[in-house]
Amino acid sequence: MAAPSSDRRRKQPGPRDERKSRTRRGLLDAALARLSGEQSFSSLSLREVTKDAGVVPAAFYRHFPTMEALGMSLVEESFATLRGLMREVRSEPLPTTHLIRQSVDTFLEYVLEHELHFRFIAKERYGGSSTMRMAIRQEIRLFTSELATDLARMPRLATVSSADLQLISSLVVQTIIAASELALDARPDDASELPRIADEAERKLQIILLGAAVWRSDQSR
Amino acid sequence: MAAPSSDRRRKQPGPRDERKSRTRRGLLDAALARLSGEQSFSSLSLREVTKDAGVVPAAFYRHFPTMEALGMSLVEESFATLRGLMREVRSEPLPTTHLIRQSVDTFLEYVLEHELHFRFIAKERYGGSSTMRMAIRQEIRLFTSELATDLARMPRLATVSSADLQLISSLVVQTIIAASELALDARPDDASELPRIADEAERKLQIILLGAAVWRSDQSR
DNA sequence: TGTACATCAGTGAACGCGCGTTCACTGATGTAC
DNA sequence: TGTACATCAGTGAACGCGCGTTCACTGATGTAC
Repeated sequence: MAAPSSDRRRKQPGPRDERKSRTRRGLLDAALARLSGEQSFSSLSLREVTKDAGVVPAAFYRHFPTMEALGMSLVEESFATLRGLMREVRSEPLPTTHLIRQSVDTFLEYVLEHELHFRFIAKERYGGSSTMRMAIRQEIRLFTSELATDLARMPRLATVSSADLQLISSLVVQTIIAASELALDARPDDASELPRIADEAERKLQIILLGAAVWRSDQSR
Repeated sequence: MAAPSSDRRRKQPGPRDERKSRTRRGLLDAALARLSGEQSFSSLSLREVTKDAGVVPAAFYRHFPTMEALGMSLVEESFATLRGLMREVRSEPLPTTHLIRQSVDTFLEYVLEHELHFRFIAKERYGGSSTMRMAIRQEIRLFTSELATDLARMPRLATVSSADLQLISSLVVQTIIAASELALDARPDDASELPRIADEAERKLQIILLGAAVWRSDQSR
């Protein structure tokens, strides 16, 4: 007698909802595909998106009130998926050897796997509307804070104050973001480019963590 | 008898050339002003630019073949002015005390002074056409190389290989660029924000240079 | 289960608008003699 | 110096086009009884 047809709470999605969310997905994907080229979000038109998604322009409004709202959805799902990765990585036992190398490789691999989302984020981080920029910055701040928590567990950094851990995390995040952006722009025909980018990022992180280990919070003034 | 009126080489500019370059300047400035808001270059229209510059749309073509060409001129002049600063800074005697603090302050001051140009660069660094992105990246590479040359003169970094100096410069440049971008987005009503940004950048650079001093080229493998 | 009605994702036509580009032009400035 | 011609930055009108948004609609799906 569970869930009769008159139940207020939703049963399975049903064909109508399914079609709706398929169209919604189509709009998001069409936008992502367009943005992987030379276009920026602010020059992307509603009509282009609906055309590529195979619906009439007016249908757009059944899913988003404005293009800006679609953009915010893209920001959201870009980082939702990234937070998923972070959770995954944390659940594994911490391998202390080659930790940096592994982290860099995992991250870059992930970025290339979600290439379209990250191309979008790279463009909109500074190029987007202020709403979008703020949303992206907030997500990166969150990511940085979580990294700081992880760094606090490293024995080498035990004596560093939490304010300075934030600083160090911010340096680390900034470095892997820069590496990601280089990776996305790497020419796909040159197979040596990606390892070189990963290698440089690894060395930069080593320098940062080396400096961080020497750094003492009270020396700042 | 120097420079008769029939001389092939140009004498003074003359009213025609003067007017022309004033209009050209007007077009560039109109574009910069538009781009300091929410718009990105790719969504900026030729008609908006000519309207703000006070000329008819068709007049645009007397100065630039396309909007892309105008964009490239903006990239060029943004960095020409920055190279000027670098040359200036180098001509002064190197003050060893508070060198980092001074460099950060000088740079941020400069960025805020040329706010419109740097807002433009921040947006187009990742958001622009590939031609524009490549041009900007090339300029930053140049800037990084010049910094590496300067760093080589620091006694603390005497034992570091030139490849690693490039790496360290890249970290430093990346850090001040990130700080500049934060500075440009700082809310002008909060006077405490700028010093905080400068302070954080200074500390980050200290960590990097600390790590760099400890770092030995041969330890990488 | 069968029927009558409600919902609502997607349609198709229409609107007024700003767009980039073209063209023949105007009239001030520059040049040749 | 004065005159006749050339140059060319900027004009103004016109073009066809894609834009965002509105609207009444259709017809498949969902719900009540």
